[in-house]
Amino acid sequence: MALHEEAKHKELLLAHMSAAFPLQEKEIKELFLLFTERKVKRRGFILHQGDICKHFTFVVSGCFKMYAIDQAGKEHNLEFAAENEWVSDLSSFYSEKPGSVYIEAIEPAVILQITRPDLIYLYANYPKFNSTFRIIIERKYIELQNRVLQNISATAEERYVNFITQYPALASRLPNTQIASYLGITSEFLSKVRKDLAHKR
Amino acid sequence: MALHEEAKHKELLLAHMSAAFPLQEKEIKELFLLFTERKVKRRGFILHQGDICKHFTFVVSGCFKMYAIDQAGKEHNLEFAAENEWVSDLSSFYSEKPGSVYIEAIEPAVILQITRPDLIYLYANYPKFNSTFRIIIERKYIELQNRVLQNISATAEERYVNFITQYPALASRLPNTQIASYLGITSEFLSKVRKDLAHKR
DNA sequence: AAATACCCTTAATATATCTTAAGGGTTCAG
DNA sequence: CTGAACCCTTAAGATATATTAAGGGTATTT
Repeated sequence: MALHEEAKHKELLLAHMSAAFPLQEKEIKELFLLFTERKVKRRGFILHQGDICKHFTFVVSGCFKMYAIDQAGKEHNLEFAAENEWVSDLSSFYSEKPGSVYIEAIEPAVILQITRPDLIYLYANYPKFNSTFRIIIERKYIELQNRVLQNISATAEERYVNFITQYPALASRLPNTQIASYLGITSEFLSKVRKDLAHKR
Repeated sequence: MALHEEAKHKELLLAHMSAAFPLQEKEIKELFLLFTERKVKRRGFILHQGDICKHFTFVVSGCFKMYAIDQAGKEHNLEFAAENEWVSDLSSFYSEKPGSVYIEAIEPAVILQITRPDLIYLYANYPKFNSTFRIIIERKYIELQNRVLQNISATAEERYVNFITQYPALASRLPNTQIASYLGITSEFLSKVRKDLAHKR
């Protein structure tokens, strides 16, 4: 039964990865072989500040936050990752040096992970995976660039409205404290923003 | 002579592209064939809002800014690109839909460009280019992520100090108005930040 | 089921940043 | 070479956002 579940999870990964460039049987076999399933409890960490990020992680279910902690001890959310999304500290993963971020489960989660050597093996032996992961990163890059534009040009209220519009599923399952940390404002101020928005309607 | 110059420029591109994955002769030949040189005057545009971004651009010399204009008519700098850097509206380039940004030369520039069909041809026929461009995007992604972290966690002063530390060459050749737009503050406030910093020393 | 930790809100006060206006310096285009 | 456009700075007043403190609600853990 556990094995059956795991097979279903890998089908999800496969569907996600074949969307842009369909995979051949041999590629699928390797994919299933090299990705390892792991369950993570709520508040469980898959990466600590100072660790070298050794895995590229696909989220099957549940939700993670990736964040940094500043000198004052405050958390700043860089990214959320829920079902069908990837999460990893790319900077540490590619440099193989200790990173500066945490990746923590906000909800109980199931993930599929591949190690750096195995990913490099895939890149080297099945060129298609280069394209596949290039596109994954490109999409994440475009998302990040939109976020930077918001950060430098929009008010907190605009950013909040944009967030709940762009990620309604996330917005409804995350506590506002976490959203505030992602938007770069305090949760008290987000409270005020929400009140003002409610009065506008 | 113009041809000799152009050959030198393509050598620069080659050096840049072979750094991570050295290229074979055939790959180099294709590279030189598919990249086209272009000169751009100061204030010349290589992309307008509403255009479909048809090229991936490598900057040989000079400097560009990529920016969006908001409803109030204000420019917001998403990115600078000087020698040895890439610039393109990835979102429009990959979706083949009209984009929302401008790319404009801040200084007279020389660039090398490849079109989307030619890049796809390279990807398909020389798998190594997938890796090369994957790494280019990964680096840009990591840079952007650091910028997002700054935006959501640091004061304007901290962001400014970080900018001139991280990009000293850019900082010294850009007007402060452009830097302010990149940092997401007004140029008047940047002026105050600089005065405060000067007094601290 | 109690205890604890977390979450959301409100409000008063403080700080960061913007807006507007103005003047002088520099660079650029005609 | 000269006017126009751009750039930098200053400062006063306005607005956006942070901080602190407090109370009540909800979920998690024991």
